[in-house]
Amino acid sequence: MSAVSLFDAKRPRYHVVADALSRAIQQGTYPVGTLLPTEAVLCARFGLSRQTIREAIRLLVDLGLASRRQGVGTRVERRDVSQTYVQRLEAVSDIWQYVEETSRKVLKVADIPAEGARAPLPGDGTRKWRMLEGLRFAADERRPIAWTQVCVAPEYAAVTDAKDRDRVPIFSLIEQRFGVKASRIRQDISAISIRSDVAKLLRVPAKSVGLSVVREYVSTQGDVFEVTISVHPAERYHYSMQLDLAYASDSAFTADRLTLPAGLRGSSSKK
Amino acid sequence: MSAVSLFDAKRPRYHVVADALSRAIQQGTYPVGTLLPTEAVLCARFGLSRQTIREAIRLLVDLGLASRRQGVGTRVERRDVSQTYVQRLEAVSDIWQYVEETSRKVLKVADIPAEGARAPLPGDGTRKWRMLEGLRFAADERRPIAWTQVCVAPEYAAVTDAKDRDRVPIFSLIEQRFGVKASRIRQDISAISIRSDVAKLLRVPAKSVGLSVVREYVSTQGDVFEVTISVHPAERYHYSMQLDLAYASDSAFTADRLTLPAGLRGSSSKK
DNA sequence: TAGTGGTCTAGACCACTGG
DNA sequence: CAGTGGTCTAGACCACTAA
Repeated sequence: MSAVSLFDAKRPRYHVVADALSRAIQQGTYPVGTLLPTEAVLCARFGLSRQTIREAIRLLVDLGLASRRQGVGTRVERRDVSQTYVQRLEAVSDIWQYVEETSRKVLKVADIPAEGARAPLPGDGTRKWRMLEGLRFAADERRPIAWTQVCVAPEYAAVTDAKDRDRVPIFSLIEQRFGVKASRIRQDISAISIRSDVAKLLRVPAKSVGLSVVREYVSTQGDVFEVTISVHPAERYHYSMQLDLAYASDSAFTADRLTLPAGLRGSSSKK
Repeated sequence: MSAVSLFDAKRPRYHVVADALSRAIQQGTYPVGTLLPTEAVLCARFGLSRQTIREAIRLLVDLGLASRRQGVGTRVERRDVSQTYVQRLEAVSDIWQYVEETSRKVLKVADIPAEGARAPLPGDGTRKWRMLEGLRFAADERRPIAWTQVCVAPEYAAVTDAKDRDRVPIFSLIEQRFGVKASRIRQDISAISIRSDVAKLLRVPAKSVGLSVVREYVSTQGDVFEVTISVHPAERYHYSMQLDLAYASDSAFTADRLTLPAGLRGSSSKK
């Protein structure tokens, strides 16, 4: 009877439909695991064309609330939209940019047992990791911005002989050469007092304040195949990141399809 | 002509179109920053209806290759599909958990001009931000894990009078009360030497090493409405995070070009 | 104002799933 | 087999942007 009055002029109709459906899901009208009414039914119920209904359902799918299966129907997947902040790190742009804007100088190469490193490495004493120790310089600066230690699992130690070892991130060399991809990167940041030998290389007073970043690269199989430690003088490095709200919740389906602000910058900032 | 032979029976036509367009972008036919041909032109060129063309462009947009703007056109955003590492922070679980497992004690409340704070605040001297200074304790520890300063934009200063001010993150109070949501959180982490007055409160020696975390909460409108500073004693706090490799959205489409593992996204259903 | 993308309709046929 | 979602057409009008 009042099918017309459901829609105001402002909001697209598929927004209104998606809104109604997601609210119904939220209220338990359509429990998780059940099927939503078919597109045909929804067309009739809302008095809209099929494409409009499909567009509404597409929103739900994009939000993770539902999934579609041809021949079956539209299944309710979750009851709530989880608000999630995401930090995006674009492999090609950000990581590489960092590497390209800086230069690395390797000072020492060694094979060390798992216990001998600065950061805990997986494996027992019989497993020797290839370790590269060195400094990283900003493009235009004389003083190093970081002291680094890179540890590579024995299976992939060979990549450290590559010509472009200093220009390309090690983990991407491993991917090229062995097809092992980092499906996860764990990162731990802490403040430290810089040890005297490292301080000397960084040209800062011993025991001065530094930022330590430890990264573990985890393969698709779940193995840690590379661990890196960086120590930055406090005044030469900030770690900054940006977290974007991934999903807007119920009534605001104006979710940012168009705003793709390129994610974070792991930037070095000079004083 | 060959318009017909372009499409085989198997693949949807919009896949074929998206493929052709993304290849053209990749090859530099449409450089980044320029506009793709209009939908009408593409309809004519491929001999397809507008919706089919739009569906193809939607794939490009979902992949981050292009963006659409009403009244302007479809802009090329990048040349390659990039693999992206994402850090997910679930608002409900992670942030709240942190707050629930710790307790806050406010020591000082004041209204300060933008210049008076520890971190740069938006606005001029006439804009006074509500500032709360205090300590945060782990549930079972006597010694504080952080000294914190929370600055709230004048419009929302009232939330700092709330009863549950110490149990709930301020930014979520602002959302509840004013409907202003943090659509973005900028975070800057650095190592510092702890100032003596703060050190005293944290019960560490003056000038000892600390980790400073500055967060800016940005509203949907792009305004910074809350800024927080935390100073942690180095030995009592690490910042750790996990970045997961994310795959581009439509696996059916990307699989053709990029040989990604199939069937990553969507339902977990089986045959 | 002209031209863009955004929304919407009312049809159609196909591919897939389940009984 | 009947019914589902997937693809596709040929129109239409609207909202926005730039000249």
